[in-house]
Amino acid sequence: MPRPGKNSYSDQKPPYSYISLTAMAIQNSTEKMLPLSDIYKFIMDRFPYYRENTQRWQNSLRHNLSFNDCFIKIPRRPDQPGKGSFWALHPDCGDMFENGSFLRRRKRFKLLRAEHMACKSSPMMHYFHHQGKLSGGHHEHPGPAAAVGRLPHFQSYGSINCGQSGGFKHPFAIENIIGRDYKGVMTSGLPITSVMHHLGYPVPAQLSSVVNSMWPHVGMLSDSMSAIPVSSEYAPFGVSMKGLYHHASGQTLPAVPVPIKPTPSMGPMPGLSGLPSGPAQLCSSSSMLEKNGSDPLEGKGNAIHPALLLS
DNA sequence: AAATGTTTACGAGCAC
DNA sequence: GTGCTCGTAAACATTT
Repeated sequence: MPRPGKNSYSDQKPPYSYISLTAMAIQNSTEKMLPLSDIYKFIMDRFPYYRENTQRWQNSLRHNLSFNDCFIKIPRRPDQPGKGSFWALHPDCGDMFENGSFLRRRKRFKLLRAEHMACKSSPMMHYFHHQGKLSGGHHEHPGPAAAVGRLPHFQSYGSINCGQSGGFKHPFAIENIIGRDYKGVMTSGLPITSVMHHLGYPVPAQLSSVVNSMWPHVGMLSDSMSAIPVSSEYAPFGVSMKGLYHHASGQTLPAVPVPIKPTPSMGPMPGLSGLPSGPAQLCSSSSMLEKNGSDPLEGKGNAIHPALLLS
């Protein structure tokens, strides 16, 4: 095994899936969203392995972006011309990686049909639906009431799903990998303000009134774009050595991959904190047309897929 | 034309 | 064995 810090690492394929790599890139960005080209760039910058065979892996990566519901496509602002859209992480994909490890997903993130419908019909409310879930959706009393108290803080999955401050943070959890100061993310409230700002869309009066009536504290759709400092201290696999030892509980963790084993006692991953939340089009790319995937009965909308007719 | 995005298909590997 | 994730290839559509 090559030792961390040695160049011999760089020629080898990183132990991360394309989904992981993409998530890293997005999380590492200030605005929690990146155009495709920047995702490529991030990966190539940090993982020399991917400086070759670009056609191959970039095709795979694009496939992953489109195919996986955990990635959402955000249109460019009118004043930001360029090719392609921005890509962000879906707010609900926080527990996608087991124990926060980016080595392998244990759960495939997939939107429910209802969420697709909601996304289609009312993206903004869909967004708030997710914000509500962020604040209490995974607990016993979800919904606006639960959301009111916490929404202003835009708490992340790290503090919600896990439910334990100082919960386990896997060495390959995203905050460790990208070396983020997650305290900043926890309280910075990136999602809505960031993306709204990015899009440059004025907050519709309708939305304002809805927000103000339902969640008075959220009326602050301001320009609080948080520029979060990002550590540049990357180990060969992009693992921040600093981040590896940044542990809320004060524990230190080894800078080595840890075998992933199901640990029911552990909460969902704390990894994807500070998740982005799309405003105008908070839909995964696949939301418009449901995907095939491994469940052909799911998400074909009202259309009857030929495959279903044959089966 | 090139980049970007979508979809389908197949096989490998892993966990249960 | 089954079902899942993942990687890859490829065809095709859309956008710049």
